[in-house]
Parts: sequence; structure tokens; C-alpha cells
Amino acid sequence: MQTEPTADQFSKAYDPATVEPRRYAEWLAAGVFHEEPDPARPPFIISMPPPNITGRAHLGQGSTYTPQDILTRYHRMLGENADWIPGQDHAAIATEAVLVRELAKEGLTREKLGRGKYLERAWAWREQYGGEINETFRKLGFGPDWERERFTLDPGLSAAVAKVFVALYREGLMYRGTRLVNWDPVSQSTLSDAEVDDEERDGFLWQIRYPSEDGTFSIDVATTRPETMLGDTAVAVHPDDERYRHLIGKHVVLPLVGRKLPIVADAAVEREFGTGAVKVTPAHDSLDNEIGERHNLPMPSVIGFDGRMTDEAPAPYRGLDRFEARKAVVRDLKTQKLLVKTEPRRHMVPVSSRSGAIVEPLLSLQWFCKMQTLAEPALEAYRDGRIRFVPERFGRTYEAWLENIRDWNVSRQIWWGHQLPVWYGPNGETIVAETEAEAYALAKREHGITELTRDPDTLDTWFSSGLWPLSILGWPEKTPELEHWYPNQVMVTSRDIIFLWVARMVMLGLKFAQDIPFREVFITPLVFDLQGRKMSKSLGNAIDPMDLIGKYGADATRFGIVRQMRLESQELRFDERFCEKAREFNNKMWNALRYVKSLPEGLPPASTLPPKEQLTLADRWILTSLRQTAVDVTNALDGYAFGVAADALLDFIWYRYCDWYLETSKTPTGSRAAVLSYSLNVTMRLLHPIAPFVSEEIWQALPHDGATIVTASWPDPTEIPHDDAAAEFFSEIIRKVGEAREFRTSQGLPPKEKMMLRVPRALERLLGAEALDLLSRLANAKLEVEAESDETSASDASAAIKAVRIEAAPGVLRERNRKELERLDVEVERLEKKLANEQFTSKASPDVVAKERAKLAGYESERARVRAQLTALDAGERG
RNA sequence: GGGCGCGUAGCUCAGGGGGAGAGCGCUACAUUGACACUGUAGAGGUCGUUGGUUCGAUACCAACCGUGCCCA
Repeated sequence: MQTEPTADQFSKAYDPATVEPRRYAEWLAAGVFHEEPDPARPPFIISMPPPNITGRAHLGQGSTYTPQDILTRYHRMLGENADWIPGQDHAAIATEAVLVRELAKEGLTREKLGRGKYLERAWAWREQYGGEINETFRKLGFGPDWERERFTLDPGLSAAVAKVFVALYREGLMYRGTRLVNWDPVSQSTLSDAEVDDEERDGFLWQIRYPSEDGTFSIDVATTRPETMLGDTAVAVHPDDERYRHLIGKHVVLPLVGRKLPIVADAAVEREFGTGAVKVTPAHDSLDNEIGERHNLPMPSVIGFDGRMTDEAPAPYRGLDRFEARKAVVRDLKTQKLLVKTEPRRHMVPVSSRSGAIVEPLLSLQWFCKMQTLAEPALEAYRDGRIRFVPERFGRTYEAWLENIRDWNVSRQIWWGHQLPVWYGPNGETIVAETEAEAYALAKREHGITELTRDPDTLDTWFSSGLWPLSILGWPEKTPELEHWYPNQVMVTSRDIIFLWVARMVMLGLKFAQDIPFREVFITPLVFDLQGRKMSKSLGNAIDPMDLIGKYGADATRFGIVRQMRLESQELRFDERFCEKAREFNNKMWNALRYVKSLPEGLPPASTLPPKEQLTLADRWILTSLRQTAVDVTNALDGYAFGVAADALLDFIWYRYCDWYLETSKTPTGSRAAVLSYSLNVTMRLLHPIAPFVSEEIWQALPHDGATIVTASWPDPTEIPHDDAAAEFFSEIIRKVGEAREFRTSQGLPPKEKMMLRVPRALERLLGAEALDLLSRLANAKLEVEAESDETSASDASAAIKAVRIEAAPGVLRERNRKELERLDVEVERLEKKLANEQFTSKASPDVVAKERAKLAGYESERARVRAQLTALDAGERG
């Protein structure tokens, strides 16, 4: 089933473009991403946050979805019953916007087409374009369980939505009422608070004079929206404001309209804003609306759903667009000399995150969900630790939102979505039922009526996404999936939808499944460009992952993104150089494989290592290091520290395995083939969750157990042999080699010219001939073994390596030793001073003091050695 | 206004109470049989500022300055 690269596929350079599609097809054919619930294994499940069907892939999704693939692959390798359920969101407003635009090109509107035909077109559109994002996901190597793919408008998911709506209604948590809502005049629908962004815009602050009826006084109000004055029903001042206290209860006359307005006192008025007196437009401003409620003010709607002035506005303004009306009002006030002041001002404007239109707050009859009683348990679940955020700080964001929650407007004037399960009778009877048949039965039984009209509105998209972790597992049916996989282990998403989505999933999960939907919420960083600007399509700085895949391959794209993911930072300033490095890394590993495969002795079966006594110094070092890497990568993945895991792998494979171990293995040993192959096999398994393709390709080419690395077992660090002392000796050799190379460069010695190292005889006695071979080959040096002397007869192997001397002209060597001596003098002096400080020795912890003493002793013996060499040089010179 | 981040090498970022690190970029050298998508070596930093805690602060705390995001 799985293919091993043939000889001609071992090309000199790794080519992701040929490897990746082939491997992905094999995985799909083998069905490795599909799981059935298996109570014998621990469950691990992630509900994929469903991307919009209108969405095009962008890098932000790379940073959110790659960790999910990593986690699922990791937990599958740990032997868990791991599944990642994908799906898509119907994205009501966004999709409808696209469809309406398309219709407009044909000179059509949805009304002309009719609801039935319109929805047919919507579904056709979804069939044709809805899958684009999945294609990118497959190219990125994501392995969700495609067989379980769901869509928010699927029958089962729709039934769940209706059931929840009805249940909430029967409990009195869903109600219909006239409230101030966020109206998007372009999308022609309401929006939830979370879909409205406040943006800073340049505007003006106008001061308008409202005279009293008898002309004895006047009051100036300030506003950024003069057109709303046509709907004013009061002027409000702060009750403690000395400037206006005497006017409370009196009246002024609204210019241009002639309406009599009471002057009311309300503590919500900001005394510092403008003149301290504010006009009150209860139908078009949320704060004014609250004031209006408190003072029982009339609430005329002067701006309509089309963004034009209504018949409640005076005749000259009717039908004008709200922004034209603004100009007309200002002009007319100026004429009447009632415009006191106009000053430029930057202020916040509510903007629809869907259409970009300026949102108009207006009064409308809509359906609302009472949030208070749903929010309490969701808060509780966080506060008692049942739900944990990673990084923790985002828990406070969640908490703050739930504490200040307001009722949720759930009805949308859109056709693409879940139509409200609500019917109205001829006399305004309201029937709420899960199905049409049930609605009619209920209507007949309770009201004796047979004529019903269904509410044309649909539900806010987040209402169905809020049920996602439940409904994709088959809820409300008691499926085996639901039993075994709910709650999920973790939800991975970005912080901008903690309110929109995460909180709602928790509320609905607790309400309808009596349990939290997931135990942990991992918040991934948002992606910014190198200038620090958030990546967005409107800014034009968004990167399409497909472009990166084309340049670097999917593995390198993933690895590059993942390396930049840090828990500490809530932004990821994307730097493409990481992907480039990752591509080079893949090539590096590929060539390491080519070397390993080329060993004339061949490779032993997987997981076989020679007995410990046959392992060389280098073997012991690389295995010890491998073991530590396995521990580090495992810990990092457990803690969502994906960047740390990637760094650990790069560091091990490139800078230890390739740079050092592989070089040592060029002197044949009986163990090298086994250790090279074993280490690479383990490393590929550690790498697989992050870079699935190249790890599979290399693993398949090595001796291995099992059909595919996807289902291979996660390496157990405790099974990897280690020898800390040997590892330390090898590290000393690396240091000594570095010293020799540095010397070579500083002396301008060409590589072809051998240099000479004087090696104490003790070294061979303590570490064997291998140590001598390592030194001579890695440092490109000839060795001369010296007779035992006091200086070099140490029994300590580390000291013996340190005592290896570089042979050079006495002048050069003397200069070198002098510099070294200088450095050591500084260190010794620093430590002596520190240890002489009684404050330090008495107050610092004993082990710190001991450590510093040991350091001092090390430097002192090092200094003694260098001094002795200097003395010898001087003696040689004299003699 | 409230909340949450970030400020360490030219760039992107790790680190962490006791000798300043990586990658990229830069400089020099190297075409050595895995790899030029390479190797070796090097230059480059008063760890934002000021106080405090401490025997000791780049790290902990506070204020400030700069910068970004979220909420109102």
C-alpha cells in the first residue's frame, strides 16, 4: 500500500511537489484519518471550527488549523481514539452578500426570484464553491476525518437548531420584542453586537442651539450625527450639573421640527462631552434609548431600514439618505442661525464587519435570547476550573464578557440559514414548534386555527455554530460518538471569536448536554505582517497559504508558521524566512537519509540497537541527546508550545545529528548503521505531527514497523538508551574541536593543511582510540600522543580532553595563551570577589554557592594549565 | 476610560535571579563522496527609561516612555 521511494526517487534535492500529493492520496486510500468511537482507548477529539463557505484560505487559518492537525496526529500516535471532525459554516450574511451581488448582475433581486428559487441557487453555489477551502486544507496536509464532514445546514444539524430554539422558547429564554438593534442597511439585516466594529473616523462635532418656547433661554447640544435630531424627544443633562439644574423640567423647541422637548435629568449624561447637554434620540442611539426608557419618552423612528429618512421626519427630509439628510439639516440650521459651532473631530463609528456599511441603530421587532441564565453556568464552569484557557489570560476576556452580557438578537432578515421555527396565526398567535406539522397540530389544538404564516427570518449563524460540538456528534440522538467524544478535549481557535463562539458553545453545551463542550480552549495567535499590521484581505497584505506551499511545500509552510507560534505573544508577526529555512531543513533531512541509505553495510531492522557495551562515545552522545529531544518535544506538545517543539527538532536534527553525529559516523563502526537509522526513525515520528509529508517519506525509506507513520507509535523517551557521562565527554570533544577550528581560521591555515594537536596519553587510556579519531578527523589535525606527565595523567576524561594542546609556532601559541589567561583571570577574579563577599556566602542558597565554588575551581585549574603551557613555551624559547 | 500583550543583535524572536542566545542578513574562507536548499569561522547587544526588592536584576515589582490588540 505505502510506497517506498525507488532508487531514482532518491534525487539529490527533496521535492515536496512530487511527495506531498502522492502521500496524501495514500492516506486517504488507507482511511487513516477515520475513527470509530472505541471505548477501549482514551478519547481525543477536536471539533474543527467550521470555516465559512465563502472563505478563501489565508494564513490566519494556517495558524489556527495547523495546531489542530498537530494535536490530532500526536494523540493518534499516542494510541488514543483520536478524531478531528471537519465541516463548514453556511455563513448567512457573508454568503447572502455574495449571492445578492451575483443576482444583481443579472438584474435580479431575491424577492423577484422568490424564496424557493433563491435557496436553490444558494445550494448550487455552495456545491460549486463551498469546497475551495477544503482543497487548501488537503494541500496543507491536514488530516481531519473527512467521512464525518458536516455542514451547519445539514438536516441533523438543522433539527438540533430547531429543537434548541423551541426548548429555549418554552422556558421563556427566547422572546420576541421591539428593541434597538444593530441594523446593517447594506445587508438589510440585523447584526449581533459582536459583528459590529467601532472604527475611528474623521467627522465633525456640531453644536446646535435649541431655544425655549418663550425665547427666554436656550440650550446648546453637541452631536456628531445632526440628522438624528429630527427624532429627538428630549434634552438631557446631568442631575448634578450646576449649569443646567435650574432648567430641569422646562422645555425647549426642536428646530426644523417644532416639537416641544422636555429637559430631563439623567445620570448617564457625560458632563464633559460637548456642552454637557445632550439631545436624546431614543430610536437611533443605544444610550439615548436607555434614557428614553427611563423617562418614558416617545421614540419616533426617523431613519428606516433602507437608511433613508422616514415619514416621521419632516416633509423636506423624507426619503433622503441619512448622509444627505445630515447635509440638509446642517444647511438649514445654518440658515436659521441655530448652528453654534462646527469643529472637526475623530470619533467612533459603528461599522458592519459583514458589509462594511455604517451600522444604524434602530427599533425593530426581533427575536431575542435571554442570556443571563445561560451565562451563569458558563461563568461557573470557568471559575471552578472545568474549562481552562491556554494561555490563561484569555479566561479573563471570556469572564468579562459573560459578566456584562446582554440579550442576544438572534433573528436575521436573510433567507440563507435556519428559518425560525416560528409561525403566526391570523390574530397574532405565536406558535413555536420543531416542525411545520407540529406547528399546525399545535395551532389547531391550542388556538383552533388552521392558517399559519411562517416567520421569514433566519437565525444568526452563531446560533447553529454554538451547537457545533454537540450537533456534529449527532445530538440530540444519543449516538456512540456523543457518548464517547463529548466533551471534546480541546477547542482550538483564535481570540477574536471568544465571545462570538466559544462562550456560546459553553452556554449551549451546559444547557443541553449538561456538560461543558471542551475542557481546554487553546487560543492561537493572530497573524500580522512584518510591519505589524493585522493580515486582512481589505488591507491587501493577506498571504494565501497556497502561494507558500508552491514556494516551499506544505511541510515547510507548516513548520515555518509553527516555529513562530509562541504562547507568550498574542500576535504572530509572520516572517517568510522561517518557511525558507524549513524548506532547507527538509532538504537537509532528505540528504541525511540518502547518506544513511548509502551505507555499504545496510540497515538493521527497525528498533534494533546494539547492546550498550558496543555503543561508541558518539553513539551514546547522540542517543542521550535524542532521548532529551523526545522529552522536550513531548512536553512542548502537551503544553501547546508548538514553536518550542519545532525548535527542538530543528536543533537536534540539523545541529547535532547532521553536523556532528553523521560526521563521526564516516569512520565506520559496527554500530553506526543501527544508531543512524534508529535515531532518524525516532526523529521522524517526533516530527510527523508538524511536518507530516517529509517525515512519512523518510520513515518509509528506513526500516520501520507498520504501514504508515500516521499510525506509528509515539516514541517513548524512557526506551531510548542514555549515558550522561559519555555525553559530557563528547561535548568536551566538540568544544576542543571548535577551539582547533577557531585557531585554524585565526591563523589563516588553509583546510588542506593539517594542524597538530598534542594529546595526553591518558585520553586514549580513558576514552579509547575513538576519541583520538574524533579529534583528528573533526579538527582536521594530526595528533601526537604525549608521554604521561603530572599535568596530563588525570583520571578525569573531561580534564584529559581539555588538556589537548594545539601545536603552533611558539609566538602564536604564546599570544593565544596570554589572551586565554587574560580571560580566565577576569573570570577567576569575578568569582573570587563574589565568594569573598560574606553577604553572598551567607545569604545565597548553599547549592548556588557550591556551584559558584565549583566554577571557580574549574577556572583555576584551567588557568594553571594555561600558565604551565606558557612557562613551558618560555622555557623552550630559552632552551 | 478599562483590560490584555509586546519592547533583548540590522530583521524576526527565544531565554531566564548568579558566565548575553538562535535563525535570517552581513564578512572571510572552503567545491572535503549526504546536502551550495551546504560547511567552517567571525563581526554585531550599556537586554526601552527610572526607581524598588535582593548578597546579586536583562530576568521579579512599580512608575514612566514607545508600540499593538480587545472591550466600553
